[in-house]
Amino acid sequence: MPVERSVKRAHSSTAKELKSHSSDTKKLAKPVAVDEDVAAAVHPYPKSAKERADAINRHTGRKITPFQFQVYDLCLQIPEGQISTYKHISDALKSSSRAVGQALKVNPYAPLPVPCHRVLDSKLYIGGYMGQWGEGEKIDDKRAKLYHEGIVFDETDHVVAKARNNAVFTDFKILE
DNA sequence: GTCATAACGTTCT
DNA sequence: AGAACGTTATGAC
Repeated sequence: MPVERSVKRAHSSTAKELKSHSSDTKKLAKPVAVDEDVAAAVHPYPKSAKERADAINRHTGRKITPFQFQVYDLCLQIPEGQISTYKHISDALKSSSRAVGQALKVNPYAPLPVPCHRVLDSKLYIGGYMGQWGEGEKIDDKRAKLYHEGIVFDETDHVVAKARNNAVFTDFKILE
């Protein structure tokens, strides 16, 4: 279900999609594109220390710090259809929630591969997105993205009570 | 529930 | 050294 939505959004830019169109005119194979495929087509995410050493943030023009990569690495683990919080990430990193927020604010890999729109504040208030906090066009975008992933907000922009139990992702793997 | 405020870690002047 | 930040905990109403 979520997979099909991903495919539709990435329709014009996903290699697998294009290939299946050109080589399979009659019956279309089942779509297989998922987050990672779309992500690779949008913003390549450096994995090795070597690549990261001189990675530049295309928004700020500055070098992406090791801490920022730690935050992005964890954010990367939040599956579609789930959410997490600044606090959960900072706990896993033994850092602070503000530091995490500051790193996410300048996330150059948004919305994919690093889905920072899935990170909310500790009370599951919608929080911020792309430098905005609380409300604005960017927040509307964040809410819409999450809605498409099955996360619904109430009139005060908190995640609806029904979803609170099973949607919060906390099982971060600490790499290093 | 609201509001004020101190404390937090990281990053930039 | 000081300020800014997509935060949080606490305490007072």
